[in-house]
Amino acid sequence: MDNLDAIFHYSSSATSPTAAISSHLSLNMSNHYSLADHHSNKSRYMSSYDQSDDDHDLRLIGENRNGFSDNNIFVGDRVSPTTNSFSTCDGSGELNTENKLNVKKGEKKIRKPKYAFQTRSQVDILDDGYRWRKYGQKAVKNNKFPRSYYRCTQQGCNVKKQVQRLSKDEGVVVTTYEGMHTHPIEKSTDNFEHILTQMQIYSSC
DNA sequence: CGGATTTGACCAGCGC
DNA sequence: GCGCTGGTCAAATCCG
Repeated sequence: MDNLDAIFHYSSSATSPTAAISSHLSLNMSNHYSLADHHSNKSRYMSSYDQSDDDHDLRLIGENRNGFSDNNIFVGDRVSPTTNSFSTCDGSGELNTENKLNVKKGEKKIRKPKYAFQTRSQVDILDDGYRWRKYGQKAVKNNKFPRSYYRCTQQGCNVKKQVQRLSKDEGVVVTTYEGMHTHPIEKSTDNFEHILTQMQIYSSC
């Protein structure tokens, strides 16, 4: 687990888990970029988010301590090369103009870490305080639910996230963040209390 | 009318 | 080399 340098624990006193995650990720992701070359280029993590299996590419790095155990945070860096359409490895968030893959010929591909957390929720989109624009949706193998692709709408900020509901457990939503926000959170985090309340209601069903 | 979403096409990587 | 899959693009469409 040499790719882990952040473990998230947050208690019920935290203003919001998603805000805490977003904040932590924004602050810490740059630390992971240098680790990106440690791993192979596969993207098979898409097939499973099972935290019990060390072989999977998204690894459990923390879990919610606020009473509903289904909210887990994962970290991984198996980013498909095709996702390297932007480069914020220097923290600038500026688009690399090389090409779609953001890789010069002959250069080693730059992979970005991904951070995912799964939440038991009836709603797919959890408000994390940032504004997102959907740019794609794909059917996923072995999953009856599609995966949605979102980009941060803030100009110059190229953070992406993927949202997918688990086929084997329809109540679980996996949100995967990729990149580092180059701007402060846009919305009040008061909203998260509402989301939390919602999640607690649903999780008790 | 402008911004957001949908959706089919396209491309690259990987495994066989 | 080819097929499969994931990820992105962009035109069309939707919606406030």
